[in-house]
Amino acid sequence: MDFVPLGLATDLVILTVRDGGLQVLLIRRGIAPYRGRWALPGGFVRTDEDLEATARRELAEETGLSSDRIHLEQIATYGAPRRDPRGRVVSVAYLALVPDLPTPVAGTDAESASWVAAADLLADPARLAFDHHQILTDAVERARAKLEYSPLAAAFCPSEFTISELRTIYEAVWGISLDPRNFHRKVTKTPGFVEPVGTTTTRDGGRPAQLFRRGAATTLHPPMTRG
Amino acid sequence: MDFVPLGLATDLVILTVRDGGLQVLLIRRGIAPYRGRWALPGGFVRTDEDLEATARRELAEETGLSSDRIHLEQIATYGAPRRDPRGRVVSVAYLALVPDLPTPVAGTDAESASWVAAADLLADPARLAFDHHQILTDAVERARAKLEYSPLAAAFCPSEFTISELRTIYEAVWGISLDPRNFHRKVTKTPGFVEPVGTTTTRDGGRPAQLFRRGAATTLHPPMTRG
DNA sequence: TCCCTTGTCGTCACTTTGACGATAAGGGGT
DNA sequence: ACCCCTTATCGTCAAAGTGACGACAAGGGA
Repeated sequence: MDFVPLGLATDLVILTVRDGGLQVLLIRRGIAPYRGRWALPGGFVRTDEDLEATARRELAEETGLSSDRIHLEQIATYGAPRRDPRGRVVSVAYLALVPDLPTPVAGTDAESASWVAAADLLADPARLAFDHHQILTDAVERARAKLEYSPLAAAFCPSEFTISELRTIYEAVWGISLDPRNFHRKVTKTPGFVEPVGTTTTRDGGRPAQLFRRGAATTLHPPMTRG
Repeated sequence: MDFVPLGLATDLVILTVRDGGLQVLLIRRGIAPYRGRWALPGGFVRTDEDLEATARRELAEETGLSSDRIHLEQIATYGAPRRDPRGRVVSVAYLALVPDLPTPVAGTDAESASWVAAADLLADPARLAFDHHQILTDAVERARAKLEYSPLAAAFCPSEFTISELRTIYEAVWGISLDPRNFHRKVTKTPGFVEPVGTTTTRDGGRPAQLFRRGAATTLHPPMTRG
């Protein structure tokens, strides 16, 4: 068995929508290389630990979110020989979508963690350490694509949400604005996308809005349209 | 740096369409574990070798196809602690789409390689070694999905092809039959999908058909519909 | 109470799809 | 040469879905 010496890690792209924009959880690196730069949270895979288990462990460490109901999916694996100046490190990137919790980021690490607007990061390829700009780009593109044909936008919302709140997610992730009336029609008429809870809320102001819960569908037919 | 001892490999799902069906290139294992069973071709990543380079090297070794015009994309990484009985081996799976070349599989290895119908393999989770059934399932699902919103079907065709030949690809990969007239309309009216070469062929019998080449589009708007 | 804000329902023109008729243009057999 | 079989390609039509936008509903605050 050829055991080329290398490190295996997972990196996490934790996305949320707050203040009308898509934001990413980043760590400010306390040690070299890239000391002082922003980077995606991540860490090495332990012996006998599954890849997704590593990712969930990191997620819990960084956000305090340990629920297995958090959406977590593998994005891709990055293994260019010199992507880490310390040696060969291959990293499996995961995408996590979390609701905008009032939870302050529970950074038990000394390193400071914070939410950063995705748009700013995407615009500047040099802001992130390692090849994390590429990873972020791929992750955001995946998230954007999945909103089209899956009911995944609900993963950014609390368990009960209004149609407007859901629309806000689409607008933030896609960076465009959508017609509220057409969006409402589309969402409520796509079977299995959302199901009404029966109660209403006025938390968004204006006329009381119905609350919905995520439906049973896993795919949207026909898909949402972006642009 | 925690260098947990593990092996890093790539496995390849090489797909083609022949005899009207989707087929996968498999290797019959000559050594334990799973001796005598079918498995996906694959091998270990070498020192200083990029992941995709490993995949292309394997592809060339197994099929003789070394062109960088062959479509190759990463599917996912599989790293369950006991997926390989010999020890911890993490595998990055790649999907390759190749045209139905008259090339006999150039198996320079002693192991015998051959094309096997994907449908049969998918139907029986125990036919393949390791977790290769899962990898194949994910790869085929990816291929099916990509035909919807990308012009990737052309990757299965020679550089010049007729609309019927392209339709045959869709029918084989999706396992359904499509209306030739509607398919023709859709393909020729989607901007950038295919572009006419100007010549015709009668190799499919019947009235001469125009030859097309793959167009410049990378995404199909709106997508092809699968049933 | 009036007004402002957001929610929800409707209408209408336009595009796309799915089903399918009809015609075009080779090749092979007689 | 002619008929027939095969596949290619164009056209038609109704149904479904989309984008734009008017209209009314129903709270909260000044």
